[in-house]
Amino acid sequence: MAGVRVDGGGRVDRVFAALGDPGRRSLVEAVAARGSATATELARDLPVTRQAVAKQLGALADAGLVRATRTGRETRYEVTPAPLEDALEWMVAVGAAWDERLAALRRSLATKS
Amino acid sequence: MAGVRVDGGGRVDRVFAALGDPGRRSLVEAVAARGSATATELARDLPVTRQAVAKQLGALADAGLVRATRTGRETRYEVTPAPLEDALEWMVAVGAAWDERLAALRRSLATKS
DNA sequence: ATCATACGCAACCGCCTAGTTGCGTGTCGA
DNA sequence: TCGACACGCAACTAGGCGGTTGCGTATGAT
Repeated sequence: MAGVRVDGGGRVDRVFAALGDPGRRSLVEAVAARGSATATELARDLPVTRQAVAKQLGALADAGLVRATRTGRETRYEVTPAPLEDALEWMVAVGAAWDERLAALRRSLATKS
Repeated sequence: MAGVRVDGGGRVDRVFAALGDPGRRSLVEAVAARGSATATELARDLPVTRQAVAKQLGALADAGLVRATRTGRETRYEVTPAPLEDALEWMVAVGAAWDERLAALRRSLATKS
């Protein structure tokens, strides 16, 4: 039976770690809702500093979840949901493994009964 | 247009926070692979203490990702992947919002050009 | 009865990190 | 040219968290 390990410690870690923080998750939501946004723009509606938002956006960019594009004196961020697929695969794999185990258990019970 | 907010700060936060730690993620993998496992059992193959594993399993249980069942002197944990669906929905929603924005942008460009 | 096993609880430590403040720099508009 | 805006970088702080150690307790085996 194949193991559950899908990525073995690659990019999925960074994605989940980035999404682990509620603030960063809501940031992703905000950017996704606006299509694109800047740090100061987002900080206006948040109870935190611009620098805080910028740092979080930097973390999200490191995880590949957002993309920064500087034009003139402002840097706009937009969502790049591609890395989410890796996370999705991981979850699906775990669920599948669980289902498989469950099916095996059912088979075992059916045989023994 | 509907916002991106799917859960508004409910259980999804806990799920992502729980899955944010690589150690906990590999724990979920290990439990899923074995079908069920105890803390000491898992700690045997890991470079950490039993208490560490137990604490992590507790966190996972709080997030609803595993379920503890004590029988006799041992408490076995099994994966309950139901909360994963919420996380899945969140990701899908974000991706959808992004796509929607992209489509709107394309429409806008098509209209203006 | 006695010993070993498996667990839970609590205190403690070290690290990481989110957030703030302060400052310097480049860019747009008047 | 000069002020305002947007940003980046660096130093600092406070809190959270993963991990360990130590201990008490209940269960199973001999």
